[in-house]
Amino acid sequence: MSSFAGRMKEYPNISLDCFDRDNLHARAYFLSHCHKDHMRGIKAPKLKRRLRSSSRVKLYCSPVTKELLLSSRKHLFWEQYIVPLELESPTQISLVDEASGESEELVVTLLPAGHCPGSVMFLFEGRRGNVLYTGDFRLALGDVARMEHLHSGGRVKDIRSVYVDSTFFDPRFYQIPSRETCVSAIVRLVGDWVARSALHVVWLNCKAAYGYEYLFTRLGQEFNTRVHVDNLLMFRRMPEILSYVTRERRTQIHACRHRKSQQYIHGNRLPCACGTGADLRVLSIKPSTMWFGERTHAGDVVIKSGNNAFRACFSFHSSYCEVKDFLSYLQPVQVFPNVVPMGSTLAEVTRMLRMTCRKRPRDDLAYKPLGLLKRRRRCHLATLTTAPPDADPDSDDDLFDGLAAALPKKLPRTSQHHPDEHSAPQAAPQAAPDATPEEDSPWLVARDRSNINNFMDCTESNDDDDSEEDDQSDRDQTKWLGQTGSPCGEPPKWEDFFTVDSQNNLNGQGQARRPLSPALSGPSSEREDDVAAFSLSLSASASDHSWQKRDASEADEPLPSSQSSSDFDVACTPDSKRPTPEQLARLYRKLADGDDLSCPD
DNA sequence: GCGATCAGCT
DNA sequence: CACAGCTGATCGC
Repeated sequence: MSSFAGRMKEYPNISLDCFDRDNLHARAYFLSHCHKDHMRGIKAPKLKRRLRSSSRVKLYCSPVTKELLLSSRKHLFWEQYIVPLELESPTQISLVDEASGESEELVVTLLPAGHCPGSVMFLFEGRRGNVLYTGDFRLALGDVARMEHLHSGGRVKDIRSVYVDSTFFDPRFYQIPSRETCVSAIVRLVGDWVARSALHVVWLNCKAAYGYEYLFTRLGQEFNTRVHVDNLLMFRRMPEILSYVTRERRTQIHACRHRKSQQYIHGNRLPCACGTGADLRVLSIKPSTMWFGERTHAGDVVIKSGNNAFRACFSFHSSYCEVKDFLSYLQPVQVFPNVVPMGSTLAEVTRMLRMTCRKRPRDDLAYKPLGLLKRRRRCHLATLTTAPPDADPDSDDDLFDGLAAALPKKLPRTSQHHPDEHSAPQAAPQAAPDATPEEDSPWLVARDRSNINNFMDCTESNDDDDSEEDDQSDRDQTKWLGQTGSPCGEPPKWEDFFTVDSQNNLNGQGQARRPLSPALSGPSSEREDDVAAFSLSLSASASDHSWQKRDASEADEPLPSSQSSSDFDVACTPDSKRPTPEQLARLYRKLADGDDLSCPD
């Protein structure tokens, strides 16, 4: 259950997945998906009053989430305030303070989250850096490397903060079988049962939430039937789902519910009571999350829990390993948990997450000091004109996106750091000084050795390696070598397909993109199916709001700094030059000494 | 009467 | 066991 309070420290003028208290004053709202724990306060009278008194505040979400939200009459008042955004289509929005007229520009991109229909992650790019809010997500290993909008100029974007779904970020949930593995097992179980006779029916004991539709559609396809559910209204604009569910009770597969479902099943009756003749044979399947700390159990995706009753593994959230993969790939400067896993504490999960963070300044951002030259030039101009309204003279965050956050403000002169080569940035002091060595983690104490081995497999990347690693490729190689033999799968090299990908035009219509590398898609194209199921296109597209999208006519407007490439290929200040290794070494020496960097040599 | 919150349950 | 959410009790406004 999400405990995210709604606001990110980088962009406090917007609120996500939370609509009460301080969030009432947000300049814009974002809803990642339609689960109740992400909709706190969304129909409160206070919020309604706030919306009525505003002419500008909007709610941004995916088209599917819009449909699901408006399928409830209680939420119909939102209709005039919702702006559906297509997936993978960067959109510039203005956050206007209606009292002062002050405005802040932000580019938001929706990325598929694989959690439930319509679920997305939000990537924000603005003056305060690139920030990713994941909402809830289930992404498989390697999925993050396929997300084009998390890359720029052939590299991962410089991500300042990730607000991450940490529901299962706990070594107890080290690995959860893939969605395809779980669904295939359920399909086999159902198939064996319904083939026995027409009176053999299956009851899927699903909780009341969106997220099982993927299972329903798959079963419908496999057995050429429809699944009996309680309500079709929410899917009325989603033919991809609607064609596999029904209100007709005469089907062999049911996902209907009743307050006394359990008693019904024991009496061989279905919750919809169509089996009152007691001649039905009901097989109960309860989707639930299981965990597999030991690989020898990894095949157990279905377990018998009683007479004609099974539990089947089914998770809406990424496993520990998948979250670790996700964060290790992005290497954010900071990461914050949206959820405190059961039995853990905020401090513990935060410390665990920090181990995945960037441990040193990114090499490809090493030339960022040139940003200083640009800034300095602007400051000179400012003495002649006026300072830009958004300039924050006290903040040097945007001078050294990665560095400033990673380094103490003033380093002691006793620093051991004496860079003398081009490799200087790599020797810069380590970030996250309070990150505890993993051996100290309380998680490890209570685990048996086999779990610890798995755990260490997945956490040792990027540590204890001071060798030259000049590019992204090397970084990834290191990470995956650390996972050799782990159930995390084979190491993908995202460059292999990203170059291909960069030649594909993004259609911007929220369609699932095909996997770009056969090596990554897996034998069953799991990813493709998942994304197709979760990013359903709707007839009501965002075309009504196409005015929001950047187009060619805007191309000559300056992009926020975070929108430009993370590479050094950003447009340079006129007359500026790439620094020589010697100049760079001097710069870093001054940085390490805590000297004023605003005076170029 | 309504909303917020919590315990209990599935 | 663990995913989300319903129901009912209680309290405050």
